[in-house]
Amino acid sequence: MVLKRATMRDVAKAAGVSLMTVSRVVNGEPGVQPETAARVERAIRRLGYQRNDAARQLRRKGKPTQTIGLLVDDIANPFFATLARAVEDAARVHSFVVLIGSSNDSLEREREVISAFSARRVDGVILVPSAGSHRFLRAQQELGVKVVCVDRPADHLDADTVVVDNRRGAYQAIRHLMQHGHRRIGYLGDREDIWAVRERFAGFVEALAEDEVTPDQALIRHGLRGRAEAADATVAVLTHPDPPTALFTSNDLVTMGALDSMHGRSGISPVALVGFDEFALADKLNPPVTVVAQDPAAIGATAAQLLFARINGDTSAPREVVLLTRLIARGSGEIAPPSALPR
Amino acid sequence: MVLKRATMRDVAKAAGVSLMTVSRVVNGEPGVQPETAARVERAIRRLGYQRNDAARQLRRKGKPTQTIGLLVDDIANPFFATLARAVEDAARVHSFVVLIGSSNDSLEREREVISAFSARRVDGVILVPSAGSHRFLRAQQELGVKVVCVDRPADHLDADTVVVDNRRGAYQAIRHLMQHGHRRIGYLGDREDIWAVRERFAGFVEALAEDEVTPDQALIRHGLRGRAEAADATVAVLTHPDPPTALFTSNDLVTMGALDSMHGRSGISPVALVGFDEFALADKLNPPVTVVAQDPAAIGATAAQLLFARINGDTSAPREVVLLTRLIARGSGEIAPPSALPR
DNA sequence: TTGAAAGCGCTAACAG
DNA sequence: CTGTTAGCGCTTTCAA
Repeated sequence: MVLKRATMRDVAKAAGVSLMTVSRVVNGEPGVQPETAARVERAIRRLGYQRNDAARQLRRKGKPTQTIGLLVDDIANPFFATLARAVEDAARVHSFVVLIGSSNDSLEREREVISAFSARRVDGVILVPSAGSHRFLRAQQELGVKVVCVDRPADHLDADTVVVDNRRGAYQAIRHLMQHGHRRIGYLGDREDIWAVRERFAGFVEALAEDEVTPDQALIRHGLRGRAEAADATVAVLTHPDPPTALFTSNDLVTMGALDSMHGRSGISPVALVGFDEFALADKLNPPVTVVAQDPAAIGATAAQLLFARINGDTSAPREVVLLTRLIARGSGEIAPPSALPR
Repeated sequence: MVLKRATMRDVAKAAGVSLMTVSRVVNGEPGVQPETAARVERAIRRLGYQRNDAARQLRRKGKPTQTIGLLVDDIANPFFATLARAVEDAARVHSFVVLIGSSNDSLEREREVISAFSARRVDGVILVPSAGSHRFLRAQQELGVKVVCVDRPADHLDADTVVVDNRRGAYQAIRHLMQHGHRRIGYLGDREDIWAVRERFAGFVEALAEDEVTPDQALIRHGLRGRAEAADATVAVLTHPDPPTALFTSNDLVTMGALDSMHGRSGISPVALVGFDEFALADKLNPPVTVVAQDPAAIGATAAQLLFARINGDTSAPREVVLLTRLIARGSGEIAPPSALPR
């Protein structure tokens, strides 16, 4: 059986006061006699009254709805899940709630979700922008919706952005491999239309170029979505007539796919490996996996900090915050090539 | 610069029609001359109009807000993240959005989040109930908010519930170890006030009892929160004068903690291990980890299905859906005890 | 310290 | 097919 929700009117009647008095009590405003307030409180409890924020919001124009949206690539991905948790924690501190959405890296889905968020009048959005123009978000910004991008900048949009030093991280990973004697290094990466992926590839190329190594196209695979594709690509690269002595994988999923293919599959001999992104149990594998780690919680917390500053009236120029990555040497990246001697 | 949001009034004026015509066009209702509709559409586009769902909701009483809440223990936990993704996907199909919250297994925090959800008039809530009475949710149910519990049932609440066969899963894990010759089996588990944890422990005891083995209290550790605590407890149990030949860990975090302690720490010799919960790369460890796997995506999808059925008017008696677990033998659970011969 | 009146943006119900 | 009226539950403003 569904009861009617009590309104302020109902509470007012029950407490024998006016609607306004109830409003004041509900919102903790001063200027209500303690005695009256107590009576109202009692009525509220008795009727199970709860403020209708939709109605409230309607009248208090310009005031925040205390709701933000978080739009990530895929909330099931531990990286984004950790980021989400950090955002949620920050939101709680400000008494905000968080609407969540996964875009699957599809601009169309992203627009749909943003639209659904906007219809609910979110005060701000933290998003992982998909590839493609985000000009459509300008309209939201002009309506006062604050936007913060994470993981990658949005094309055609002026907004606060939190990213990591992807290029430098990849560069360091490759230099690390080269210091251990590698020259033939394979690259396994996600879709090139993702900015962070491009940056990582650029770092890869840059590091090789520093020792005048030209990357061999046969050892480079772009556009890998998910573990299975990455595993297949790894096999293809490693069974090349002149195989690489080391691999660089451009994100956690690709790294895991590479591990899948090297693990137990006969005919594939393990090579040195450095992966971008930290993942659980990387230290427990055999060999333990050397990674370039980002800190998703720090990224989320930073993004939330920027967002709430904006919501609270910060109108300074958009900022780009670049967080550092950290190379964690664990073993897989320190394997020497079969012939470590210069020829 | 922040523009004023256009209202239906503004659109009506711009298109030279009445407000009602705009409303009809916005909501795709029939009975508007195509020509008129086109004029309105143009005005909408030109003014960047977007419906205010708060106002809409206010007027359309009894109709859904198309928002549901998802309250999990910790969204950063891959198990819940995967579950969340399944819920989100189902929500999208129904054109709903999802508010998210983490309770950290605290009833107080849970109440706060539920209250925040309720103020925003969610149509339903999927929650992982913390320990403690959930009688307070009755009020929400009476107001028409549909509630579905996942992972464990809520105390003092009649609601749809989706759980797995925790007891049977644990029972099978222990019988599996016993079939491989183990009699002294250690138990490492999370807080006992969590229903699923109690069930798993019950399965542990039951399996031992079947061969008249009385669990040794010295090998049992309850209340482990997180990896670090689990690792410490593992060390304590394994350094017992008469150590166990096998361990059962009652969830993924505890399993990882146990692995931490057995990995490389000198003085600790690895023993057989079966863990509850699947985790990434369990198959790549040395030895690969035998687990009792649940399917978080299936749990989330099932919960969402139940919830949307309720939202769409299903008023049948509350259901409890029990999903099956699956023992995945990978190696760590098939290690024989040092002396495999019966004495 | 309390209350009455107006109206936020929208839709239900009815009228033309 | 289109428009008018009333009012959802709340806060703002002003008056008592």
